[in-house]
Amino acid sequence: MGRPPCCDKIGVKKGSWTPEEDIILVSYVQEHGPGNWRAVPATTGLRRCSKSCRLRWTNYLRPGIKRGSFTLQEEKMIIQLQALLGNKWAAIASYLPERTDNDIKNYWNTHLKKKLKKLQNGSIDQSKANSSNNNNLISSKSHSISRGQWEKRLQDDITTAKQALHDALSSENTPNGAAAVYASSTENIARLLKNWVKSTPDSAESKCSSNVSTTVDSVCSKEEDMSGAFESIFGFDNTLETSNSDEFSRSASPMVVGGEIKQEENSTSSLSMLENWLLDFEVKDYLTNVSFDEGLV
DNA sequence: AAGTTTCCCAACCGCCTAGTA
DNA sequence: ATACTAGGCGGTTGGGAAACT
Repeated sequence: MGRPPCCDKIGVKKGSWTPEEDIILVSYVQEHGPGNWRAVPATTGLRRCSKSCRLRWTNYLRPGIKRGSFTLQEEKMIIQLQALLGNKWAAIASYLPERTDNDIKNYWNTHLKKKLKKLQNGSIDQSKANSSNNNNLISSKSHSISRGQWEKRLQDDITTAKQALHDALSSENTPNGAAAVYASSTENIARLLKNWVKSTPDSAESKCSSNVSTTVDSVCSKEEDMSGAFESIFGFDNTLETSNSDEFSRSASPMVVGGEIKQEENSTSSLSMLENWLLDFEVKDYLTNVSFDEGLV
């Protein structure tokens, strides 16, 4: 006999999450901590598959998630990490703790792929033009080194990165030391609720279901200062440097690589090394040389 | 203004691995 | 050892928003 089934397929709701479902999920996690997703639908009455709950939490509601456009630095890191690791979005995301693997994957598929292709085509065109104009004069920086030299350099870079990764992941900092910041997810909910309220003039109050706790009901009735309300209700605090909840501390943007979970804070120095390597690396230089067969269509 | 196309991203699907009974 | 599920991951898709004609 194995484990009991995760959830009934019958009656499971699909599609977009409503703000009230989000509130239920957040309040559950606040109380029980993330994990044991199987218990979420049963405990909360949410008509969602446990998998869906986990996904909603990790990709949207989890504290510390940064939304909005990616910075140039983030772009560079993604490009380099993708070149190094391939489409290992979870691994890549572990180096951008404020971004989810889903976000990175989406950004790669919708922006970076095209961008890189353009860059690559641009450099090919450029080098074609240059070679035709200047005979054998090699004007492109990437062509100033021979293929052998480039391969050597790439190998060195990979070795450097592997070392940095190893250093980062084998950091001996105390596993139970300073807890990672458990930033607030209230701003996510608040933002969501604001939009929700905007789009539904017939008051958010009416949408608050009865299976949400009374504290949540009170939130629903107050449109102003949602963020503050959530903070006070759920006890999240952006400025928290430590957390009393071990569950929460453990779940706060963990570095998950190869099945191991490391606190990001513990790896700061080593990560900086990797980041520096990633950011110092000339993206264009790399792109003009690297094969796009892998990871790019 | 209306219709069509393209873009974007949240969520789902299916596979794999680890864990449990 | 076996059967089975939860959790995790990467690929894909549906639908709303934005841009274009």
